[in-house]
Amino acid sequence: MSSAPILNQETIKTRCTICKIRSYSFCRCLDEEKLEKFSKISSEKNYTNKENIFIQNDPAKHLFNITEGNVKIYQLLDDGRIQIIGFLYPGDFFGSYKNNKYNYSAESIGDLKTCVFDQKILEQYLDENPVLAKELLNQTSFELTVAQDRITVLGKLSAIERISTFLTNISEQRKRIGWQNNPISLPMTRQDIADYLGLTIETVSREFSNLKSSNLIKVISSKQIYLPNIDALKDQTK
Amino acid sequence: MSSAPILNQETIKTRCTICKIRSYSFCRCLDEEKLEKFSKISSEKNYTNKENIFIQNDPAKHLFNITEGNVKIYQLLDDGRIQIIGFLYPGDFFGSYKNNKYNYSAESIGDLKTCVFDQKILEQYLDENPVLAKELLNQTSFELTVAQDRITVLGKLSAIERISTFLTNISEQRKRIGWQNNPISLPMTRQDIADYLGLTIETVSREFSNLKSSNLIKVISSKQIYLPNIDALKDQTK
DNA sequence: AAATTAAAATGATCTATGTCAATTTTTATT
DNA sequence: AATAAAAATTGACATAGATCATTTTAATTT
Repeated sequence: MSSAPILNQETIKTRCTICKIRSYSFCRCLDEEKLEKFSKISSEKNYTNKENIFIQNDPAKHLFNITEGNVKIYQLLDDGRIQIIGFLYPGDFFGSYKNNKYNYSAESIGDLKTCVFDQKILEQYLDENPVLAKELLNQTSFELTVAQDRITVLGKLSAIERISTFLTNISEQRKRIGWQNNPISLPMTRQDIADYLGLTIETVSREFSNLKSSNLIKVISSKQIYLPNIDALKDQTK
Repeated sequence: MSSAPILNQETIKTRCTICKIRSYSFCRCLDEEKLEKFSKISSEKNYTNKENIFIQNDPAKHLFNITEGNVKIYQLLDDGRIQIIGFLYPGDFFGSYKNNKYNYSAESIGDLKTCVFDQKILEQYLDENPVLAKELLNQTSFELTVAQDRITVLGKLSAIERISTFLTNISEQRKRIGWQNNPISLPMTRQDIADYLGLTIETVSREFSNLKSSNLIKVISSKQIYLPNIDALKDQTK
């Protein structure tokens, strides 16, 4: 992570070949040769904090891939209630590669760099490169299992269980992509966590305090949480 | 629906060519020729009421496609709490085409007929028939949007809103596949509905009674519900 | 069709989490 | 560094929906 990647002078230095998150993104299935064309069907688009990337029910024209930063995707009800569907990290994709309209709204959390694909052009590319279609299928299947797990969290778990699950999940996800997983950093606000877990900000705050009293978390700063005993925290998860 | 399909005598009468639900199943993307081989990589498997089809965390060896009847897929917590992820209908697929273990358990509701695919063989077939991979990707993407919508239902809606959403969704889904959509039949029990909506059976029962008093539903029998005013019911949905 | 069993509905109470209000802490701005 | 603004925490109280108990209705079995 600290040293710049050594590039073979003969390889074409496209955005894709030097992309840091390619190894855990759907484009990892493409070889150097294919990557050259692939880099031409996408472009870079960056955002600052709290920018709308798109709104639910907008005509779905693009698929996005995060290369740096975080995104929250959410659904808004008529009366202003909000449900955050997910927090997304580098390597995650969002938007739509096929449907006619977006199923959620998307907003940047902090500075964000994305790779943007035009839906129609990407679909054409999929026809010519079935290996990418299969990889997208794999990733989408995985996303589906994540969403199904969240259905159980929201349908059956208590407040303390939801929060413990949230914290341990983040820790494990960081570990999986080789990032520091303890302490974990929470880029989102407490309100966002509440809207993600189907709770109120007050309940989230209270349960954080409870976990603090029972020494299951240590709040370094409100966005930096140390987990002194992950196994014990997992037990709270049920 | 009432008359049997007229078959060209020259076409090969495989299970697939005479399959009634093909037009709204992922195999609809295959032509007659491809269908011949495709029918050979699957087999028929039938179940009676309340049979386990597989259990969560079992090694995932198969993908199933419903040709007749209903399935419930669910997650079970250590302490016996259950969350029903979905009720599945003819044309829906479930199981796993790729992951190493099933993400949920599956059980038949009433008599059930399925089409079973071996995961490895299906994957090979996908490599040779990218059109099927794309179709599976489309369907999986759609499943993902359904799961995301359910996250919002469970995270943000009140009991009455959840039940109204449940009823109108069923009505709309039936309409989409050309079935009678009013009255709707509910193949599952009230307990199943509760476990699906993250509620208790008592709350479901009470809210059914409330909807009955306000003339938004008419309970013909406990499993046959007439919706006299679907628009007004949708208003309950928020 | 009686008897048995299972499913659904209803009533009385309890509780986890929401709501409203005030305070404290953190972050941003002048 | 002082001030303002935003985020997070804590307290007091309210309530939607859970829990426990009972009754009613429907579905099976004899």
